[in-house]
Amino acid sequence: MKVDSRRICQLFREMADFLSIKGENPFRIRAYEKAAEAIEHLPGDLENLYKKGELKNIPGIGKGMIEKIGTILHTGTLPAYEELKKEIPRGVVELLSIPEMGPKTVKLLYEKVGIKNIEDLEKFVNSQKLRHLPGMGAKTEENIKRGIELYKASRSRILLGKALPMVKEVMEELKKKASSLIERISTAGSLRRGKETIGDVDILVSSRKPSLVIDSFVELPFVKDVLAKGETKSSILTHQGLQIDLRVVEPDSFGAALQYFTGSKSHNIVLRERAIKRGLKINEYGVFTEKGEKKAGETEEGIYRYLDLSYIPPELRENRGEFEAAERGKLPHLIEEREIKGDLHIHTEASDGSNSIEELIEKAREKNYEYIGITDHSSSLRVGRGLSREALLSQIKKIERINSHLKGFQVLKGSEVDILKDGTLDYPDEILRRLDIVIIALHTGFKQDRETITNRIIKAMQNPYAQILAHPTGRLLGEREAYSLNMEKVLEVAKDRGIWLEINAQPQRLDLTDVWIMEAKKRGIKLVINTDAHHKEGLDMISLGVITARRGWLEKKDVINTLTLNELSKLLCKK
DNA sequence: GCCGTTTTCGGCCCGACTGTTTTCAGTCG
Repeated sequence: MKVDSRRICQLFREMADFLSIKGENPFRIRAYEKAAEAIEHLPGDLENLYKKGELKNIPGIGKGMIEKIGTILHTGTLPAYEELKKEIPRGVVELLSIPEMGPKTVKLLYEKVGIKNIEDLEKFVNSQKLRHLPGMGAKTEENIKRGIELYKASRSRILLGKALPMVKEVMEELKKKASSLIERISTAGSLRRGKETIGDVDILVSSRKPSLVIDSFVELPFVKDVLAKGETKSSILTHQGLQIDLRVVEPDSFGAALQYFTGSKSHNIVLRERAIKRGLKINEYGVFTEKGEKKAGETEEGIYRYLDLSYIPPELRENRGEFEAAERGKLPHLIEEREIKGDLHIHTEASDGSNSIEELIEKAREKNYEYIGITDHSSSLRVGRGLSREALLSQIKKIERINSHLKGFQVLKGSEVDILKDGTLDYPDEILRRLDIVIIALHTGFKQDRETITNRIIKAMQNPYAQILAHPTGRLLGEREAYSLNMEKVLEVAKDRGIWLEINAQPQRLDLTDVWIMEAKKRGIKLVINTDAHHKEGLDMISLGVITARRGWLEKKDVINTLTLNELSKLLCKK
């Protein structure tokens, strides 16, 4: 039986939830969570690794977990899991997702009152009976009530591309209002690590008068609700429903706090364990010896240095090998946005875009690019107003005309060619031959089974003119799952055929994803960061693509569109 | 349940905030 690794991951997470409600040993619970995390970030096929006996090399997966994975692979489930599922109703587990509701409260309410789901909880809270339970009170009741509302309002995470501009504005406002109090300010948390979606936003400030900064913060105009407010810490809700946590520390602890609140959780745990092995303690105020002597804290660099590590950029802090690399001074020199020389996937008004080629050139030149690739949709993609063969040929002529007037900049003739249901391409070879850039992409038939889709893409990649595979997994964050695909096979063919894989910078795509980017790099496959822009402002989304590339450990040399026009032209001639 | 130059047992990251307590438990990040 074929069991998706995502299913195993989910099953382990549910086990952790069940056990926490039962009041089990917290470390055993953590072990399930850790295993789930490890499986989630596993590049490659779990079943393969299992069969080859290589799972034991994965940290967090021990003898017990391997046995359980085996059982799930064979039977589709675990006996212990099935038992717990019968014992604890699904709705009870869901209660854990509500802010303020932890395992202890859920257990209490389920066992003493029989609350089985959110509806039960809502009724119970509204009838003001919760406050009479042991350890509870009117305040707790109010907080849980608000937790339920929060949960309902924010079931989905916000896209990085949406959060970034909002946070920028918030930070500007705060700086304006409390300029005399603030020494340094930075984002932290998953936003700073560049995760594709964000739960809530963390902002860190250093100040000699923390409580005054907090006072200013909660009075800013975008604040709808103050969820918590202390001397050094506050949480608020904006009118758009974004939760922002502000933390204020003394200046000599800014680096330690920034490190601490940037996470990730698993990165920090490893860092802390490393400190303990050296007889040190590390918290959000600094690195301390056993005698309480402070050794570092003002800068993040100082923290890592004191633990004999080179500075680990936030995008790498996911406990995916960054410690081993930092120890040996082998961290990648991550790609930066200013190294991008062009954008090879752009739509114009000829298909479903909204700007002319000339307008796009202007915008690209503002960004100091040397080239852009014009890649409208191909004929069969009706929803994308794909170009007929004639329309594409006339666009080619138009671009040649434009290029003849350009100096130090070139427009590359391209197309985003649909991969048809049978794996052939949407234009014949004699047309593809005339293009500089041939992007191949899937826009239909997402529901085909794994083997069909994989073979279809692989067949398209065999076309001698195919150059770039666009948005390889097809996911749309919050809208559509990635299609079922054997990515390992796709990587093999990409390596073999010299196909470049796209990192699509659209906020809801960010596809390839970080884990597969790492894997592609490991196999020596080149990548290209494209915006897939449909209007000229869309070219600015390149920054999201670069962040994603950094999360995948990419350096300048791994990314095709860091090449100069000259270098790229030479490469295209060879193809 | 995982893990190990203090290895087969006994640890397992750390602190702020809140509310209900009268010294602390629960939640969160």
